[in-house]
Amino acid sequence: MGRPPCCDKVGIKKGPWTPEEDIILVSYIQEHGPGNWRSVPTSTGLMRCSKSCRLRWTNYLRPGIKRGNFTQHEEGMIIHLQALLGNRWAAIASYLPQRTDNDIKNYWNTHLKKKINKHHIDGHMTSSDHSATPPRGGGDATAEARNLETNTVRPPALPRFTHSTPSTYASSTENISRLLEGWMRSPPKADTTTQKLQQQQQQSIIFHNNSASSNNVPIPQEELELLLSFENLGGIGWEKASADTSLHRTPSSAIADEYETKPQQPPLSLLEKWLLDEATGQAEGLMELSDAVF
DNA sequence: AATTTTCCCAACCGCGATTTA
DNA sequence: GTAAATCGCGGTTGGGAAAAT
Repeated sequence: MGRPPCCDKVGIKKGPWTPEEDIILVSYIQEHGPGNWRSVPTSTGLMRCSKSCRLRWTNYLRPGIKRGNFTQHEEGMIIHLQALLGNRWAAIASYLPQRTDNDIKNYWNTHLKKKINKHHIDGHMTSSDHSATPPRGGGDATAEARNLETNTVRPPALPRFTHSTPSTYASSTENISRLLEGWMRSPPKADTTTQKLQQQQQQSIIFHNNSASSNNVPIPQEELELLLSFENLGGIGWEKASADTSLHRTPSSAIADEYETKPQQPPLSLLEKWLLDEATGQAEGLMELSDAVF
């Protein structure tokens, strides 16, 4: 026989999470670590399915998540990774450990897609050289660009481009940080392996930023500080990022193969090198043009 | 000031991959 | 090997907030 069911379908609560539920979930994860989601509802008494618990944690409660405005560097990364990988948000998110795949997906759908469309349309109207240098990595990127062009009708220029802070609980970063504050002070013990991995990852990210700075991309200091501020969490915040490296599978892509064959290396694959060394310049070009929209 | 429209994002849904008995 | 369940991902939607009328 198969595995036992994770939770009853009857009596499952849906909709926005309450502060109480968040506390219960964070408390449980603080004690047991993320994972084994099927046992979360039964162990905690939460009337949520395991799936909902996992989603709430990974998309909102997980430490190290940065919310609010995306930096130009982040935008550039997203634009190019999307062109390269398509809508593989989890893979894209693994390059932006502070952002969730859901956040990136939302940001792409609500902002970047429009920007790129605008860029393409303007490009057609003014000149035809916007296709100058196709991204490395094959035809997927151009195909993706074509899809973008044909799929969407550009909406009117957006009058507001502000990341407002909704008053609802679920959107209150302040509430969450307060909620988590207590847990930060008594982190679970991390074994030495985890710590080593953590150090590698942090170094990799610092290197990441330094590389970016060499391309005249400003290092977002707050990002660095945020990263370091969660160093005592036993790597919880990094699990997704490190685990997701296994998702960088594009069987037809030599770049992805290169990445896949070195899962334990500090994550600086050909793809990353490309992104850091060259793509930022292209991204800036894209954004400079599209910034006019806003 | 009241109503309507537009936009954003947290959460849900469905599906394929993976795991487990 | 197979069936049944979980896990993780991408697509979609509903409710609330902001902007427009």
